[in-house]
Amino acid sequence: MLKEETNGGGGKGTGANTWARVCDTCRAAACTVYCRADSAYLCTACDARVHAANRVASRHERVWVCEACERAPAAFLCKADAASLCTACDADIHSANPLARRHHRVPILPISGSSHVPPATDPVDGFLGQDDVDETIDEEDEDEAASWLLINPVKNSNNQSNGFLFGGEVDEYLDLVENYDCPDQNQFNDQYSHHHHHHHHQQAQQQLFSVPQKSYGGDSVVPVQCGEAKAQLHHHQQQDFQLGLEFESSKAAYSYPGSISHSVSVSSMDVGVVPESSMSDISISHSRPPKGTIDLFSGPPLQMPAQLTPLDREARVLRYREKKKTRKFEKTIRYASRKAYAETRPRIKGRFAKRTDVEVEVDQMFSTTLMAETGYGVVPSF
DNA sequence: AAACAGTTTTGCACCACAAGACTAT
DNA sequence: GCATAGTCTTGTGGTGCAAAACTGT
Repeated sequence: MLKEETNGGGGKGTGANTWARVCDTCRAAACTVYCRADSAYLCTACDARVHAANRVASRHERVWVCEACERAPAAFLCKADAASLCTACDADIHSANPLARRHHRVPILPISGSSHVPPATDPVDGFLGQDDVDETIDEEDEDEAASWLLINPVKNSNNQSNGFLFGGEVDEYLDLVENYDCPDQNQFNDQYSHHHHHHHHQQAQQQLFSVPQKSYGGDSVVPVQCGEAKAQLHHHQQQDFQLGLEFESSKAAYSYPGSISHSVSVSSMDVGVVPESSMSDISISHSRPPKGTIDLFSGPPLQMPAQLTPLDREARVLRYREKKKTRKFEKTIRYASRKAYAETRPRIKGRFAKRTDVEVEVDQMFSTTLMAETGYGVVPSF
């Protein structure tokens, strides 16, 4: 499936692959294997040389580098595609459609000894070289990830400290935007996340794909984790979850790049909303930040090691990329009552207009009638 | 290939006011 | 510390407009 579907673009694979991770040893050739013992990515030549140096080295377990992103150790071998894929790419590629989901994949086995047989698919001329398997992993992505995360990516080799000028904030950034959707939905988010339409005929289409699956009732917009994924949440991730939510609810909906402040125009019943009373429940152990601030970086600064191992860097890049892929751009309604009120308010050319005395009187009459009928005051709860 | 005009897309400010947050007493 | 009153701040959506992007000549 990969080869067929990735034909035609001609972007990455043609010519030199400038975005693949380079060999940690020679810094020239694209890496092809990852040595766990050395925590190093090596090209074929260096791998052969390094691991033929002595008996101990020759027993190092190595795995192929993911043929999709060429930046992470492969974790699965897809028999249908004859491709070695890292966890992220495997999830991405094989969640694309039902057919892909049926591909038989097996955990990848280490490369034995020094016998060096190239992967079944040539990374350059193979499926990656033909088009974007993963549209979100492009050169820009790599540059961005590298500029944030890599201590000395090749492109920035002159400025080795560049990657970690911001210390712990890097990691905070990585965790700011968390996705809580089922992986199967990602394909749709990916497809439409960068189209910020705010015209009605487009909204309908967008809603088809990007409105979160609602397994919740009432107003809550807080997306519910897929059961399995939720169960696998570690404590650290749960902290990220809280951070992300606070960030989104307090800021991101409006200032986030690509925010579609106009793209969702559906009734309160159609769009999820955060119940006002629940906002304080999101971060249980998080004291309220001072007015007008975002309490993201308060508290003790996170410790960031001055030097990260290649594995750590890889993990961070992967986390960053995963989160970037799964960012959500739907507008989050924090106050359903305000939304409902806004929808009923009179407008002049789209702008809110002052209500006339007559309208106010009608409203008062309505509420008075309602009180008389029900026998008690009605607190609007939309 | 460059320049230009016309068309389409995108991003954002604007508005009023209820509700919540905050401050003073 | 608690209660109350007053003030300030926030969030909400449809429209119009300007700028950017795109298309055709």
